[in-house]
Amino acid sequence: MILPIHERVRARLSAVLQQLYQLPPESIPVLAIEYPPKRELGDLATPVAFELARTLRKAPRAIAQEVAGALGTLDGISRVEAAPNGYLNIYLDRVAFTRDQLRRQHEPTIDDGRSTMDDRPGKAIVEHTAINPNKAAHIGHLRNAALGDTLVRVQQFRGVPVEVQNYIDDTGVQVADVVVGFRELEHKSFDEIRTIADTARFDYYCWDLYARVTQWYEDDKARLTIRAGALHDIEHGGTESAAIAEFIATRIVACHLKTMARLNVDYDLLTWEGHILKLQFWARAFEILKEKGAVYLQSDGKLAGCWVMRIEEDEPLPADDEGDDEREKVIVRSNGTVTYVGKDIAYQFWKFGLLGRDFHYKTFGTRANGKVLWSTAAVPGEASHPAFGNAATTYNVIDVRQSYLQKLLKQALRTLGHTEQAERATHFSYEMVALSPATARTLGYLAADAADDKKGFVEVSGRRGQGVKADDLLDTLISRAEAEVARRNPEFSAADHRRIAEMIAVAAVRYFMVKYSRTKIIAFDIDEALAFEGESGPYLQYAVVRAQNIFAKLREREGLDEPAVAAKLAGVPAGELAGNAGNHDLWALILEAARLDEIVEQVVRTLEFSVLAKYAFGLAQMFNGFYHRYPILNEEDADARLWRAAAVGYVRAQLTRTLGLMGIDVPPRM
RNA sequence: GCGCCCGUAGCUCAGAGGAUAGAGCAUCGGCCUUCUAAGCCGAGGGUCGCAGGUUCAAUUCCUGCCGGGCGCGCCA
Repeated sequence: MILPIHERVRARLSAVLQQLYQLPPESIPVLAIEYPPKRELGDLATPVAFELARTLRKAPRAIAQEVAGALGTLDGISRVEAAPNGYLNIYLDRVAFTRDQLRRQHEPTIDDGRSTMDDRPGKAIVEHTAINPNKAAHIGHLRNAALGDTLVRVQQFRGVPVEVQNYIDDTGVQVADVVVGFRELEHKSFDEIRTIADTARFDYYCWDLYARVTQWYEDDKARLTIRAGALHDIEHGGTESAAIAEFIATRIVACHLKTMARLNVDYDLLTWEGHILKLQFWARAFEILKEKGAVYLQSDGKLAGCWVMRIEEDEPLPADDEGDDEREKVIVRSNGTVTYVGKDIAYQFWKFGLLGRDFHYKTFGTRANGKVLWSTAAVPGEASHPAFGNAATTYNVIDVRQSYLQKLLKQALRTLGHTEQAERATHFSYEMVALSPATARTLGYLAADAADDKKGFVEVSGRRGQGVKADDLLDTLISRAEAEVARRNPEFSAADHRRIAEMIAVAAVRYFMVKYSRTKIIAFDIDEALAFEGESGPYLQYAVVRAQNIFAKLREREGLDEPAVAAKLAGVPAGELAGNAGNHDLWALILEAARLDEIVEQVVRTLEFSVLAKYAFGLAQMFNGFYHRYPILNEEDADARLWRAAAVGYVRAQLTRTLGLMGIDVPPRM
């Protein structure tokens, strides 16, 4: 934890600046706290003297010197120096800081694990995954789930109560298409479909069938009327098509949940679109929208007969513009059916508790942590269930192509006067996952002799069945890792090889999905994903495993565990930590490991998880470098040995925690 | 046409006002009788797309341009 020190430094600096230069509090600039490039220069630094140079009409260096002189003593700070260039460099009390961190390490923390079903005020609802329940999950879905689940964990780390929802579009065209496939292409009865679901990989089966249906429509566009019929049946219920659709969606969702569970991703609640319709959520939302005039019936033009919402432009065009191109979004079609946006508006209102209605709830299954996975229901289910909805903030994790619609969602909230909620409704957007040309070629989606175009990637298409299935990717990664684990640890059982390989595979996938900025298109390359070297999840795990090994040996040889090492430090001279050995490597490692809380704040502020990934990688790199340069178990100087061991224990704990935020577990050995 | 995003080393990407622009991969060269070599050390490799502007300070902010992507449906 480094943030408390940042705050202490800021508070004192602010007070000193006000007093020294007679500055009113509001004219104190934002006090940026940075880290000098080398520890010799200090541990924290602030460029505040540069900012004040102009207003005070003084050289930065002179200001820095005056401030340094006036700062006085501050708990945890050993000294403050004005650098020749004007920086104010701050040196921490290394021994006190390290002792403090080690002590906290063995205290219970706020919430490192996952505590869901949390009714404290300020609840955040995170909606993620939301895969159409008509085919297997693919790598694009993995990015969504990895980001969404990381958001959940990071918020929980900060003590924010979180409710995780997975939205199931069970009444959309995609499910309808698979129903059409079973009926029209395969002429299967409901019983035969059940048999397939029980005996085959149902999500894989539907993956192929869905692609075939797409082709079948393309061969004869007239067949689209069959789709329309199926969709109508599904929306209204009561027909066999509707029953089949429900069956398909339910079984495919079960497949998705199983896939996600492999990746340490789970949910509190499944929200079904069908229930939003059946429970008249949309009807209620529609009433509200009409009352406030947010939607209106278009009487002429090409949208005649539709209920539409006016689309706000960011900057209204000048009035002299040819005004008739004002843009409208259809919410209710002229045939009376509601569009996706309409249903989403109703759902969003419910999330904030603005609808005045609630779902019924039933249990869907049991989660990996033993807790209940809840599902919405159209008819009364379990009498007692947790309180869902009523969020203070919402995060909708959906790729950037949905930005336009997510904007409309916020606009609807604003139009109805819920400006606060509009403000707290976040579209967590990210770019898509595509395939690298090489991988697309390997999979046969790109002709072998086709030139890579300028794009540098090939879009995946569930519709055409082109993509890498999540379970296939995991299976490949696991077998690759399994062979490596077995080679290195022949004395382990096959079951252990397997279990460790699974952890490594998850680390590889999840790290890969968060290490890029969310605004970057990922061109997924199978060879790159299979590499366990360099900036990868397994590299991070390996660093922690090394640290674990040191403690395993320490326990074995001397009966010392981490708390015991920390306890033994009392009164032991900290010469190496102080830099007496001519370097600051030990201290640099501890300081870096302490920054997790600061990084998490930055991550939440920017919703940029690549920062968390880079932090973890940088810390692991620093640890590996230290590990190579300095013996720990074999160090002859007893004092240095103890301090190094304590540092290793601290880094191990912090890195484990950091990986946990990304849903990555660390194997005991690898 | 309008809106959003991207352009930094051969490739993939960090850096988002501050100290000498970094990492992984690839290439080349070292390091396993001492805590696991999924590792470490070193070398080469950069007009930060281009042009202006703001600033004590710009790869970072603003404007324009060039190149690429995505979105703008009575699909979801």
